Amino acid sequence: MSVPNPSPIRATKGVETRAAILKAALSHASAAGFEAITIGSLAEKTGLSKSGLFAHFGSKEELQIATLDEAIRRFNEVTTYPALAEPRGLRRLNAMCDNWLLWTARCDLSGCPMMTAITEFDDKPGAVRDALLTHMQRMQASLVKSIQMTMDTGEFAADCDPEQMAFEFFGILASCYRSRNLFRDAQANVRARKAFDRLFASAMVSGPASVDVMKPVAKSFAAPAKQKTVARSTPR
Amino acid sequence: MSVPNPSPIRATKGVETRAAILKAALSHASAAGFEAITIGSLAEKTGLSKSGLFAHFGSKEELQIATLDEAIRRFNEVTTYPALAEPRGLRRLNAMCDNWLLWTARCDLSGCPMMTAITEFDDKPGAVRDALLTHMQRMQASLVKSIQMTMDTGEFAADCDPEQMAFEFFGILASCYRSRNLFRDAQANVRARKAFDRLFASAMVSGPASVDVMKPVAKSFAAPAKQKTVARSTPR
DNA sequence: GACAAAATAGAACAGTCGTTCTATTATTTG
DNA sequence: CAAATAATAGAACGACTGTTCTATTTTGTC
Repeated sequence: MSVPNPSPIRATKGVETRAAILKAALSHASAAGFEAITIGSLAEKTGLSKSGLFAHFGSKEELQIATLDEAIRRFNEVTTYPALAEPRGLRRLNAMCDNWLLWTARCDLSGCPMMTAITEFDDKPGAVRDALLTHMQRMQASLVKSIQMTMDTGEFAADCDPEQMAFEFFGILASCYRSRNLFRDAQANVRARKAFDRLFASAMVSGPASVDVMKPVAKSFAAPAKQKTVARSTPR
Repeated sequence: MSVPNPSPIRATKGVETRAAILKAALSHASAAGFEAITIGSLAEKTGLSKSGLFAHFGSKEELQIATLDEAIRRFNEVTTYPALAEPRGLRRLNAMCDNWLLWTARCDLSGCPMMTAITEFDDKPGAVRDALLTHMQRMQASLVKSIQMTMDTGEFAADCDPEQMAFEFFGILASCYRSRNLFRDAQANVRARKAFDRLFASAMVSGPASVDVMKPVAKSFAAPAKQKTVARSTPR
């Protein structure tokens, strides 16, 4: 959108339309699910013919997997990679939280496609489930690693259970999506941020008034009154 | 199954087959989702004709709502109502946790139909979403009430935020389902129980060694080694 | 600009979808 | 037992599904 790509280096047409298809597919999947992706409606939305669109993927299953891959790619683009710019430890972990809470809005998605995919395919054997499982295991491992790094910096106690923390981390996000999308609760992100803070506080070296140490961390979602989704200016 | 219903009081046939349909529909919905409920396959599974089955509901949407209602009914049957037998406060709250973690197994469901419904309909306006929203708001309110009762008994601190706790409560369950169904993690329930304990511990009147107070609570999911889904004998 | 390759369109396919008819059986009620 | 009612079956519907063909057009390369 902001980057014009006129002609100097032009990716062999097919790649472009494929990207356009995947963008529409992801948008649709995030709202209605991956099973709701239909070749007919997607062809109409992109201005292609059914067979023309179909030829790009060879099967609906491949299209679903490609859409899932695209979701992960965009997720990393706006969530994981920016967080890596922060120093290891609690600051990076908090960046992950904040980015994660904003990622669907930043990508113009109405729901989290990964969450949707999980409930759609967790009990449906096949190539899509396999791809999803791989992605989610990788994501989980990356999260566990970030938590371990926070233990290494001494910000989290040495007897922490990173797997358990990752378990609860994911739960907070899942609950946030429910509050947001089903309950239409504008404070969902604030609730989630509070939960993250509580989770992290309990992981810190135990001592008197250890909770207060966390206070300055929750900066992005501090205002419960006014409704703001993306407060920060777009980073470059 | 265990209750033979031969003939003395026989509910007008239609009610019986309707129940059989809903049982099959719920089983299918819990595994593949509510949109995957198809009248043709459901007719085949119940031995009815398509039109014969259809006549019971009048539309697919009505069938989906009826299935959702049935899910809530069974959930309350095995989760909410048994918990009400426990005295108000932390004991009842813990019973809710334990029952909730076991309810799909007790009802022979492969996933939690409510979770599925949430991701399927949270962004799809219509009668199903309306019904779902009502059910979930009711469920949320009931949970908040249980938490407030635990504050009333003095087991939780007076400055607790019941809504926030309910938020995190739901997240723990969502994460549990993911670990169970996607990751096939046999320890999912143990993880969830630990998370509940941590959540409740942090809500207790703060003081030294307040965490140890919780220890005896987690009784049902204490053994991480051996895999057991339903350890208790069936209550009558 | 010619040629090869890639991208797209159009038509047709066998299936399935939810739904609406009209009959025909079961069941309950009098 | 008879009459009334409820429950079910069967066929057909238009619309849509994913997929496979065979053209035709567009694109990149020499």
